[in-house]
Amino acid sequence: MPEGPELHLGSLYVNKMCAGVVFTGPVRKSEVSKSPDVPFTCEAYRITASSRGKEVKLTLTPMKSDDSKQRSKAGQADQAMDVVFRFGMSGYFRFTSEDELPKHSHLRFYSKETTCRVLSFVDTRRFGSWQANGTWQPDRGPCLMFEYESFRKNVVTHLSDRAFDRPICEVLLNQKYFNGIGNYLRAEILFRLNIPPFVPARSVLEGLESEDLCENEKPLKTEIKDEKASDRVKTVKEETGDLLRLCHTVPLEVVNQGGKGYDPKKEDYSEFKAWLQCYYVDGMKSLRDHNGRTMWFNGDPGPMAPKDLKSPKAKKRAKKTEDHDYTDKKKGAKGGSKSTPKKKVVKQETKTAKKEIEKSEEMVSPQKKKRPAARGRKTSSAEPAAGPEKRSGRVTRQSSK
DNA sequence: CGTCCACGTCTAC
DNA sequence: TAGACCTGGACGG
Repeated sequence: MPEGPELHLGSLYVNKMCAGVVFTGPVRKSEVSKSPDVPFTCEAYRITASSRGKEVKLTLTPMKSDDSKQRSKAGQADQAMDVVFRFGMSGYFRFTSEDELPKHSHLRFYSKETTCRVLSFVDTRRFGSWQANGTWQPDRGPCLMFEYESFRKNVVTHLSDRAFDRPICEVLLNQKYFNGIGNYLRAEILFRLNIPPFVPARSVLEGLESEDLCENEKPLKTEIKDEKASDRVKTVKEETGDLLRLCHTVPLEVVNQGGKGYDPKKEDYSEFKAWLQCYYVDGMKSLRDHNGRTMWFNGDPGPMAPKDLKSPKAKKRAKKTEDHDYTDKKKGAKGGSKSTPKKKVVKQETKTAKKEIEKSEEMVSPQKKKRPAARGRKTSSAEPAAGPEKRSGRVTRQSSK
């Protein structure tokens, strides 16, 4: 469940399901979990949740009781405790009866009811984590959904940070500035503005204002106050807004869908799937970025696109063939290394093998096969939410200059 | 059966 | 800039 919208929906879920519910006893952890214990025990407490970017905070609040005088009753909590969660790739909350505990329920809060129910932090892959007496992770920036103004300011005032030397698609995953953006959101956001993913981030962001011009003035035309040359640059997209604004509005679209956002196993995933315009959509292109994450996009990849094709696929293939070298016609054959300036074919054939191939071919959507049930092509949408070709060329958001 | 892929961090060479 | 950390679903043979 894990980008900003899913984390927030998770906090809404907890608040809804646990409203009025009294919890009791210790917080229990699964045997297999390596995350820290949550040393909280209380006769009667409540649970509320809030979210910030890609974190959720649960607040455990002891209830007042008559015998609060004997509060020191053997380690019973009398102070509230915050537990801060990160969801990794597969975390979510579920509130169930005790005998319906989900598989991979790794942290559990038990209700004080005749038929006990349990709030579980479920996390199949266990990449998620929690921290008792936790605080928002200090290195993460403001929430781009619910601290929009400070989010903007944080980006705009730090553009000299070397972090912005990277391609925009990679910077969008930097939680120090984009707390809440994940792999599907970066694809959707860049797609909507037609920004090539591998364009230098600073060139896309410089010139943007700390304040959102879109929000204050609808007419927006009243920006006459400052027409010094850079007119062109600051022409905000009337309809959509600039990149930073979309980092705010696009995640909110997912939140406003209700449901649970990205969760292929759920039935109501179809609505989310239909919402996606780019990520994993048939006909879109994809490339591994410099961190090995798949970037989905349409059109031009941009100047900083990885040249070297060091995909995991290539590695595996290398292993397999590393003994029978001459069988390696593989697929590199087609590319035709026309202008390879360096004939120096390094030993690591895997990495250099196809450094100069035509961009176009290797990056067309990799899997032609059927996709996982949950990810099928856009089903019966009469209007496939703006086809690729439909947009290409238009709205050319000249990134840099 | 095996390989590849997945919504994200982390820390170690 | 690799890997490590994990489980499980979809495919391919």
